[in-house]
Amino acid sequence: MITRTRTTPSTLDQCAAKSGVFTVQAPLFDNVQVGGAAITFERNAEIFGEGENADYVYKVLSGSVRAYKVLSDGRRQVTAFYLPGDVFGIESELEHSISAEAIDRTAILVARRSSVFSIADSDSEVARHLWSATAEELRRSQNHALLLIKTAKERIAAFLLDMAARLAGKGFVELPMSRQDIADYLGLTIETVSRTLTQLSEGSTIQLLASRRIVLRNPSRLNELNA
Amino acid sequence: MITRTRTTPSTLDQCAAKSGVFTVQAPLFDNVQVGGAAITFERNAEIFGEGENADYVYKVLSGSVRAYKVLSDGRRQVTAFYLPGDVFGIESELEHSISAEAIDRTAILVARRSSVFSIADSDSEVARHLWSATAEELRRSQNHALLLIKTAKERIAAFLLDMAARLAGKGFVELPMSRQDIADYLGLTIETVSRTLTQLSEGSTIQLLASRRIVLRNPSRLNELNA
DNA sequence: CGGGGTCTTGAATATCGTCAATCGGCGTGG
DNA sequence: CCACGCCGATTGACGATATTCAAGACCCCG
Repeated sequence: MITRTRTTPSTLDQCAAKSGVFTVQAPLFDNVQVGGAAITFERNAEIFGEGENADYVYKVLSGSVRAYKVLSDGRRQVTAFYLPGDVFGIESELEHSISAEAIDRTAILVARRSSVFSIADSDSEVARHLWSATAEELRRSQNHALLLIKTAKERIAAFLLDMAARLAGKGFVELPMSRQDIADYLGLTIETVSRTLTQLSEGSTIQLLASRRIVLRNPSRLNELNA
Repeated sequence: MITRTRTTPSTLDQCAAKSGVFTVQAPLFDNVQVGGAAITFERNAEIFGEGENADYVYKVLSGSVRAYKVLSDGRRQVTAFYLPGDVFGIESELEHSISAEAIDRTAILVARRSSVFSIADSDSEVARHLWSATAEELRRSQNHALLLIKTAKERIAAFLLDMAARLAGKGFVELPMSRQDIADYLGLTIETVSRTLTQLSEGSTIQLLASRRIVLRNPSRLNELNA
């Protein structure tokens, strides 16, 4: 265990400074308009770190993001994957309680926290949106915890179904993340993830076109596994 | 596994109807005043169930509450324990996503969801409170997920430290919940919980005065275990 | 064609779960 | 007051699932 890659963190402020700074109007929370700027993060680039000031909120335009926490000994828990359309990084406290990195090259819309907050103060509609976004994250987190008490096969099944629903590709699911990311999300090791996928493949529940390209041959069987 | 006790659910509406209905003014969210009525729940009584309408929000006055989700085969995940002072049951959606039961005889302050919402619509201060309560739950849930990737000993250590901090008794911790509740919270079996406690006791990290009455002899050692 | 990272596979081990028996506290009733 | 019975907790022996350690395969990119 513990062969985690640490990458050069490129602070957001640097990027923001270079990018024309928040003059673009774009939809951030559903159809509510707040200021924002699009920024591109390279593969494995840090978007924000645990403990940093939560000065911005984010929305994935393209690519994908992993959010995670690390224990002192290096064990990592991936708390969520964010895909195009997903909003993340909203905090009610000053500091981020988790870290976020781009999984692959990722375009992200960034808005000042203070802008969003001041709008929310006068517009209860926006305040409600802000809150329901957090509540939705809470639900996801609770379901994630529910995942972590299941067997390896059940966790993988749930993961595949979730990804299939969110990535809705053309006949197959194209996973952006590595086995290590999946393992850390599911609370397993990469070996167990790999073995379980092989096993599902041998039972022709799924088909592995490539390691990250998967066909769900029998989704209902996955659903049964989903307990 | 699966010897879960199901108890007769006493719906809140019955209780509320009997109790004079929300004319009492009392602090619910910090120092914000909203309507509320105190209701007592017996040991193992259901406060609300997953899927039920989330028409009320709750605050523990005395006693203790477990919130949980169940899988189709009966495995139960306890998502949180609520102790005196804790607010719970806030939902942004119409329905509760989890269930809640009184662990022992528990007095609870109940407020109409609609009252709280309508206040929040006009008072951005209250809206902010509502949101930060949800955000705090989210943090707890994420830390809970972090627990579930640790070893049995680490989970128990973290649990004991958390309870000690929240229950702050006189030299010892008096746990309101059963081993089954603890096991379902930590994603372990009662046997493993019991064995681990015995183990910690043998190393004189803790002392078991009674099965639910525990002295933390060496909290710093527990902290080290906390990874 | 080569090399590095990612992924898969195998064998041995460890941790936790399962099954089962016993203990212990507590309330009830004889 | 003590005995009984019940429920929760503990303990033991065994087994299963996931981890660890190790080797090798695959694949993309230079």
